[in-house]
Amino acid sequence: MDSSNKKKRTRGRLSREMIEDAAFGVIEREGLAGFSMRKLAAELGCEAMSIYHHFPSQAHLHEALVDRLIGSLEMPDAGLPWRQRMHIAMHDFRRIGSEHPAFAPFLVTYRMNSPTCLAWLSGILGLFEAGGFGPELSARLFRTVGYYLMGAILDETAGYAKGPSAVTTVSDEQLARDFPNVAAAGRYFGAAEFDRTFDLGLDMLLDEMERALGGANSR
Amino acid sequence: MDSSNKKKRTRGRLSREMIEDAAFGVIEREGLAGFSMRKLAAELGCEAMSIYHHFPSQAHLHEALVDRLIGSLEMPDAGLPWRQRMHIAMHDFRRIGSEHPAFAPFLVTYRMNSPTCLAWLSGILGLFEAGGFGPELSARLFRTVGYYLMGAILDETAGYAKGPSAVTTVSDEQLARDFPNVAAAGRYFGAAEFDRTFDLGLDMLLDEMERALGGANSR
DNA sequence: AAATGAACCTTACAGTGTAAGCTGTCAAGC
DNA sequence: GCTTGACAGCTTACACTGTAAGGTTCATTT
Repeated sequence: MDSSNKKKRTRGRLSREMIEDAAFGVIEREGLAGFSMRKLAAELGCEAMSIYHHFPSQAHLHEALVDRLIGSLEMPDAGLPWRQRMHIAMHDFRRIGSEHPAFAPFLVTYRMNSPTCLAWLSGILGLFEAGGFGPELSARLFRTVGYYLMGAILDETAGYAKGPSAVTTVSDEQLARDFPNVAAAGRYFGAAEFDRTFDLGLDMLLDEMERALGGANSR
Repeated sequence: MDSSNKKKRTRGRLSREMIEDAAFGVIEREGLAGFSMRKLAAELGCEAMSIYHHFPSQAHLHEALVDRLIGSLEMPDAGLPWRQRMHIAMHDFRRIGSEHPAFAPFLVTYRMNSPTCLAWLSGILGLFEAGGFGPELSARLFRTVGYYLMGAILDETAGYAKGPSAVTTVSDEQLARDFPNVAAAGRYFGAAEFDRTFDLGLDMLLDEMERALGGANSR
């Protein structure tokens, strides 16, 4: 009789993990600005308000996504040389950005104050300290590579290569005529060059750091 | 008589410039997310839709703000040495970010395709080329310092020093106990250290660039 | 069997960007 | 001086947002 086939009311269906998974999906499909609790609910086959039983607000959900990504990172093997460990750690972080391009701008704007994020931050500081840098230089150099890393992720996921954003866009002809050096540089701004360009700058910074280290404790 | 003192209907009151000025004010007061066409209209003493006679959409308005800021930049005096010019240009860009901290995250996420922005981009590429770098290296090194610059602006305007963003924030006691190196580094993460830290990283990059230059054309 | 409480849904509200159309005002042409 | 038309700003309306408040259903414990 009552044939309530309208909805399979399987209870306890939702979980934080399921919601997070779906949220990544919606964000990558609709973009960060196009994300909404209602779209997420549609993806999950539930109502928007059901999500609020697992996350008290959209902000909490978004922060949980950051925690999820940062929490998946592991510090590189302590047996490896300092420089290699730093190189790996930077590439690891960059990878979680490139794996979630639409979410990446949120990731780099986020202020890392959760235990998970602080643990990662602490680990990176530890890499510098293990490399021989004192507390002050470790802090400042963390900032330096951090700036570079965040800027790189931002460009690679939301920058020039994603196409024009400006309303008054210049055509290719205009570009070639008015700004020939920009037109020529465009060849090196594409996604195909991301890896090489990133490593170029990262190696420059790490070179300088090793130099500072060599000067400090003479090899 | 007719005492229409309700509203001074001065015609042609609004202008793009006035609207932009007011928009900067609203953004800095309410934050980028708290900005809305209605709040902007309230600031201007008009209705929201009136703004659409001067800017076809909010996106157009925001992009105009970027153009306004970038357009205010001038390339450093061509008589100065290469490195000094680059230093000045980086600090100039950083300054427009720090002068509009709430707007800065939009500035660094923005894809610069307007003539104004391309002119700036072209100028910076020109600085590298004038410094002796070829087209490819100029492009890649522009990216390198650009990554660093954007990341720095992001942190200085919206980062750690602005306080916790995470929902599950750790207390100072927890921080000191569980992540003592982060607690110690906090001393160097505050706004008071921004200038020193920024110059440290920038000088590292410029040192490396000069080194590459010296190797290429032997002094 | 009754009660409890978690999980989920329904409704509602204030706020958003902006499309469509209206109105009052000023400048130019007769 | 009068008309006309364009322009600048206003009004209304719509689809959409996050989420507060409260209702409903069901699994579990007693």
